[in-house]
Amino acid sequence: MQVIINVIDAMIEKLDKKSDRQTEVRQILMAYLESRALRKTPERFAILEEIYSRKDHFDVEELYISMKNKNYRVSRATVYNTLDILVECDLVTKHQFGTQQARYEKSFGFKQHDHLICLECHKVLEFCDPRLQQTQDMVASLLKFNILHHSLILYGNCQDEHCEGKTLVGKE
Amino acid sequence: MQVIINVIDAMIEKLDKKSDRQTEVRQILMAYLESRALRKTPERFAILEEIYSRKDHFDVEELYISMKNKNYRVSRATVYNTLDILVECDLVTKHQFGTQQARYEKSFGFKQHDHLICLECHKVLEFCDPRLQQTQDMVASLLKFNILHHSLILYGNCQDEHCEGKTLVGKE
DNA sequence: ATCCCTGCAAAGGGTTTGCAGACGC
DNA sequence: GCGTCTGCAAACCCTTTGCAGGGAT
Repeated sequence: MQVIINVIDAMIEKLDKKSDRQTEVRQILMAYLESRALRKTPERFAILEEIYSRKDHFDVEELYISMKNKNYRVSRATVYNTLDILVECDLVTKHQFGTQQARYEKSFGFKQHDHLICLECHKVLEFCDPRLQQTQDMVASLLKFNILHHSLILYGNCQDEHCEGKTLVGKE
Repeated sequence: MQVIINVIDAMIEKLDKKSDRQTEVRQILMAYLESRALRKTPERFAILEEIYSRKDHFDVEELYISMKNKNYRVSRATVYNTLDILVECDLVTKHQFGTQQARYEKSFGFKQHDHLICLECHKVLEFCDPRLQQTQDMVASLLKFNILHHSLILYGNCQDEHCEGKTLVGKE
């Protein structure tokens, strides 16, 4: 019986945490919009919420479709517009993984990381390496640059038995 | 007088070296085409030569235009096709510098390096850091990946007095 | 009431594709 | 001569833009 209670407590805590984060990013966006005298439209908050309820990486079309599927009417133009704003206020990160279309990911409250992409199955993994910071610092002072952000992508083949399957396309 | 001769010798050596490299990359392409039973068309060699006579980075349109300007008739389709082949045989490297269009650079006989881009003037600088190799090795063994290549781009602002000038667009 | 933001659809820009003719093999 | 490669232009895909109506302030 105690076990069940513990499980339920854990679930509640998880839900709270999730909703905490949703509240937190909402407030960050709110503050950003105010500071720039931009309007707090429902679309902007709905898109933010959708992004923070998703896992991992997504592209514009995936985000657009998943909102459509929830019967939330947004236009692609608004999705693009809102993503620009979210990238500006650091709530979302934009990536160019070597394909034509940009991919995005939520970035508030997640630790900074880089990406590893399988050229066969297009799976995207993440990793961290503090050495990169040293590289950045060195290059910044050597070449007199003020470095704002970076993109490091490693390309290769994973040793996943389910890989090789080029049937999986554009998934992560 | 001796000075002049020295200068001329140096120029000749330089020319020889340059032509050596042209010959060398030509032979690499030749071998690659043979190995894949692809045809040795004049367009392919002309594009290779143009690339190795250029400095730094370029995009498809720049390459296409510079060949046009030399009265060499090629189509964009052939430029794209040939670039794919040159990337496959490692004579050329393809980059996605965060913009829509791909940029390329010759890669045979040049040491491996990464890039630093000024967000204001779009200048592209290069740097090397052996630490990256360590990162790659670590990630490869940790995540069981066979890493084939990577892309590291640092974005920031240069402290060039000529920067800020957003008049310069897409230049390096 | 203002005028920014949205939705829609058309335009834009880079890349890919289809096809007929050319040419390497 | 066969089959691939080229040149041209149209198609494609993602993204941006223009415009009229709607809603935040």
